[in-house]
Amino acid sequence: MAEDVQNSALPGVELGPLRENLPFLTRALRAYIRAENAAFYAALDAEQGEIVVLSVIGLNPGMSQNDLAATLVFKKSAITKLVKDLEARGYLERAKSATDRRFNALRLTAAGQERYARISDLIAQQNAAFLEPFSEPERVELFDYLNRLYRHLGQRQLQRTGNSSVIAEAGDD
Amino acid sequence: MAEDVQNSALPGVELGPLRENLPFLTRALRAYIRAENAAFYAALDAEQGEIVVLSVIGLNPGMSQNDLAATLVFKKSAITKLVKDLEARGYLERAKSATDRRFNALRLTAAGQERYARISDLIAQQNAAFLEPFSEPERVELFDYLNRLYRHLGQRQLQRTGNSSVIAEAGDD
DNA sequence: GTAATGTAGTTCACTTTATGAACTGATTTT
DNA sequence: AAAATCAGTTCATAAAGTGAACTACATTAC
Repeated sequence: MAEDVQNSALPGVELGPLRENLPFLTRALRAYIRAENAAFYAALDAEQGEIVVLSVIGLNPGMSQNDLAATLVFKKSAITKLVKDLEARGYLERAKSATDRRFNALRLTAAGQERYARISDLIAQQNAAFLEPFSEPERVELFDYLNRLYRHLGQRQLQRTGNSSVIAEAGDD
Repeated sequence: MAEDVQNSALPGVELGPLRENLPFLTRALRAYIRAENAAFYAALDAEQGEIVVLSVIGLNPGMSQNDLAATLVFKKSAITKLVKDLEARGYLERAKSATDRRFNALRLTAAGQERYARISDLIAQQNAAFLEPFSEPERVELFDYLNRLYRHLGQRQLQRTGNSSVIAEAGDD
């Protein structure tokens, strides 16, 4: 065998301004994490995105697909696929709301809750491995920062995407 | 007009454990950033990844494509494309090293340096916009954390990917 | 010194991930 | 009741990246 991979974050290589470049860092982290997740997802027989959907719906029963899309930063067309698949596998239900029959109120089934419970232990382990070099207070701070970024970039998208004074509008798909 | 986008980081939605979930957060941030970059790249007539390549080569003249790939967390096959394109456009040169004619020593041309200089101002502006909610010491800390993650995940990849005691080996492509 | 093995880079078909645009059906507005 | 809006679906397509097989060169072992 023996293909080739070099060290990453290669010792001798100078990153310079990239050390403080968000597009670079998020991309690099994403690439690493995706690689780790591949095995993880395969072992669980989980679709990409499934875990996060189960998690958000579990916490926010009755929410719409559009809200789910906005929360996860997916387009609604991507959510359709994910949600349909999870419904087909019996992990969630889409009930047309009686009061507004346009939208699907999403809820986990019992099987969905079980699945999520089972999976979430594994996720916690994985996350712990990712965070190994960080002390507990550092983790808190790190996630505080990341969540602030998430909210800030969400705000920016809203503005870019055409937001008429209030919330929720224009230019999704 | 008027399609639909909901607020992201939707006020009423509970994220729960996802607040501390790295796969989720990196993906979400990445999605936002990609969306912002699309306009940015189009305006510059830049390929995805081009900026980061110019930057790393500028700082590390003479480096190999494989080292570049490892640094940027790309596969070498992806680097081939990027580098070829930049060469064709006159921004960098690939000189076969005289001592080891297998590898391409990468260097920016004068045009490449100019281009990078011009672009890097814009990048700085964009980055400043991303980081608006953070104070200077917070930014320092944020990037410290992200760089530690980058290095840690790089180490993990090395181990997963089969690293025989030293550095650089096995299973890239 | 030559066979075997390893390394750097290339090529290309393919997968994964995601998107835009046009559509259906339900609802609200006027 | 027509017009506009909203939730969700569909599908063709694009973007991004990968794996595997290949070429060329270099190193090691015999």
